Amino acid sequence: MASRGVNKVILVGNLGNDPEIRYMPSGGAVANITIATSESWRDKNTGEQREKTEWHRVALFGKLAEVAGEYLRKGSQVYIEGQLQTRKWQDQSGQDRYTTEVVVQGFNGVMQMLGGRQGGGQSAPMGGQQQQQGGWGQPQQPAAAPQQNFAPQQQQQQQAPQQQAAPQPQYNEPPMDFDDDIPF
Amino acid sequence: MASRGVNKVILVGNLGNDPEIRYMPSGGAVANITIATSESWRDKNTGEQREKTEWHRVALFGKLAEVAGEYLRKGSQVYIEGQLQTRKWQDQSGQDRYTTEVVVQGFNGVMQMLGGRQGGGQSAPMGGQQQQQGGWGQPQQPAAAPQQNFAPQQQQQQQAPQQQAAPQPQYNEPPMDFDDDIPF
Amino acid sequence: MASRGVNKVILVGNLGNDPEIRYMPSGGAVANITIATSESWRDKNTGEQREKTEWHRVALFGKLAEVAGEYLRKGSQVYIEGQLQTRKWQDQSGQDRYTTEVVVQGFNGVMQMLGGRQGGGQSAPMGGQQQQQGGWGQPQQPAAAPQQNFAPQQQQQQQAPQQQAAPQPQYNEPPMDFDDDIPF
Amino acid sequence: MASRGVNKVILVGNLGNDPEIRYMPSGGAVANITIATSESWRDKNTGEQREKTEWHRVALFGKLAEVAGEYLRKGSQVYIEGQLQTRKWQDQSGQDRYTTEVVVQGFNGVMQMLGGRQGGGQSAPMGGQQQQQGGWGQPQQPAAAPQQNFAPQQQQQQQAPQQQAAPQPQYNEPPMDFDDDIPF
DNA sequence: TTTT
DNA sequence: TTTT
Repeated sequence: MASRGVNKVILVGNLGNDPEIRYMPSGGAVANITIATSESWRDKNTGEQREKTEWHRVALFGKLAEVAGEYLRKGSQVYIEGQLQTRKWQDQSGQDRYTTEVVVQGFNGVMQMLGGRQGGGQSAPMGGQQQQQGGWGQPQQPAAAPQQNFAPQQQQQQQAPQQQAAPQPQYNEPPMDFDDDIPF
Repeated sequence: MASRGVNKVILVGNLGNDPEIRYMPSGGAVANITIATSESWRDKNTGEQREKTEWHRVALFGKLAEVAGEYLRKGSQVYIEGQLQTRKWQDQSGQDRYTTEVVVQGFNGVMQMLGGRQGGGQSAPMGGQQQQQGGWGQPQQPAAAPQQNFAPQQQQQQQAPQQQAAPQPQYNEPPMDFDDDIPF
Repeated sequence: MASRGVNKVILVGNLGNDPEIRYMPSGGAVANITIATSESWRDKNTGEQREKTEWHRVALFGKLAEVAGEYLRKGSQVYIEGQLQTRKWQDQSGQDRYTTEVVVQGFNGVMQMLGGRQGGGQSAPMGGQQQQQGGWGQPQQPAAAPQQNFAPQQQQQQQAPQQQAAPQPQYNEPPMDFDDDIPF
Repeated sequence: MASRGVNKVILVGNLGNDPEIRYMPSGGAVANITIATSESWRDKNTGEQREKTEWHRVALFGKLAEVAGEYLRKGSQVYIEGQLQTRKWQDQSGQDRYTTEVVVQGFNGVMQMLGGRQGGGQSAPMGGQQQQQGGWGQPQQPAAAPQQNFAPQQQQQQQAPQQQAAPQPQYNEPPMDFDDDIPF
């Protein structure tokens, strides 16, 4: 696998939701997460404090996807290193549409959980306990059932007509153009 | 301007076309370029060599936009450091659509021309001369007229109905959500 | 300030000690920290788990130095973006020696505290309280007196003859070759 | 191979000399190169243009070392992605000394030749031909004989007493602490 | 000297 | 939708 050029994305931010884990027909895991990064500044005109949050769609593959599914939760802080990838697909009216994601895969991909030791990060209801978010601790029960097959979820989503579904791509190496069927 | 999180993109690749330069009402320059990065690998099944090219939409602002307009041409090799930004807009049918770009702006943005000394990079017809691409040399006549006002080009594009036009955003700091009206 | 080439270091790790803060004659703050990054792997021969820690010497300048002095403590986790810089100096026997540091300065420098919300990070004794490390919280009393002048500390260190002292460099822009007199 | 933390260096610059290639007892190749990055700015006081060049010591291993030996020459422009590593060694008087290098190795290491298509990059005398530098083209005769064994060169360097020689380290995984015996 |  |  050679490459001409450099295509690298580095993100440090917090998850907006629990990871969504799926499994490809090959058995390989895929985790989709959204990461927020934000900037704040003082508006020159009004003088008031302003903030802008950028949301990034990130897809992790293989072992990193499994780790993400086990340890990351809504609010978790992560370091991500991946590459930009734009998928083209057609919506219901046949128009070309594009979705850009940060793909974290193979030897070039990095996912590091940050802010350890502060526990928690459980997103499922924790009766009676104070809910903690934003960190990571011991391995937990995955938020999504790990044995869940990929195809059924596919069908399930296609039954939701209000959501535009992109067709399922084929997977040749590099299988980075994996598709999760929900336009960002 | 503080920030919570890290949002960084690093690209090394070649321009797919001459830069498109525009000027905002404030007079600030904006350059839109597309950069190709590619990976090649041997297909496990067929055994044949395969290659995949990824195209990145990049928007440069201010001084870097001016430099890009002067020195970069189709085929030029560049190093880019910027941040990911996704703009939301509505197409003609009112549907939400998203465009993700690499924004190169301010103190965090970097644009470095690579492969100097080999001259050329002119994309306009060069009668009698051997056309060279991929490098940069002495300052040249901009490919796009630099004094061209922003608003007219805006109108011009809206007259091309086959191209979906996103509405013009307002510019408060950080004005990174500049829009070039051509969905990627 | 133009640049030919790219010189960038990105670190995520934990501080080995509290930051050391000093002030230049101009009044600008300088913070020296050491950051650990580590890798672990299974030894092919012995089959046992091994780990290697790399220590990085980091120098922050200006506002980021002040923030580091206020909020960072031994064990704190940080994201650092800076540039490599090697200083040459002569030891007591007149031999050339070199010290390489990651300089975090100006608009290209980034320092982000990670792992918020878990409190603490105080390194001074905390009688009766459970000591917390590795995070950051409310502004605290600086570990080092901020008004402490630079020159005296300079003298103080020169009185410690077992430590090789590099001579004080002059500061022209870019003043990145600041020297903290203790060979790493 | 897991890692706690991030340790990443990105360089774009030009080689100060031809690569020095050596071979470890295991047969693996090691290439040592020095890369220059420079910054220029206008001095506030004198108003004159100033420039500062930073030299980086880079060690490439394995396949990338072989590619470097074949294609890179003095003046070649490269993109480098590696990690910081500081080696400790004792000089002749028994004093601890440290050398920091950018190690490019394994799956995390990247070396991309830049500015292609402009040919040349040969540093050896080229009778009658116009010498070109800074690029890369077809495979060339290595500047250093590739079959040259590691140990002899070792001895040769130790015969140069004005150069401090660090002792040869042992190689367990990760063998990144390879040593080239010439303090930077 | 950190951290897990 | 996160975080401070």
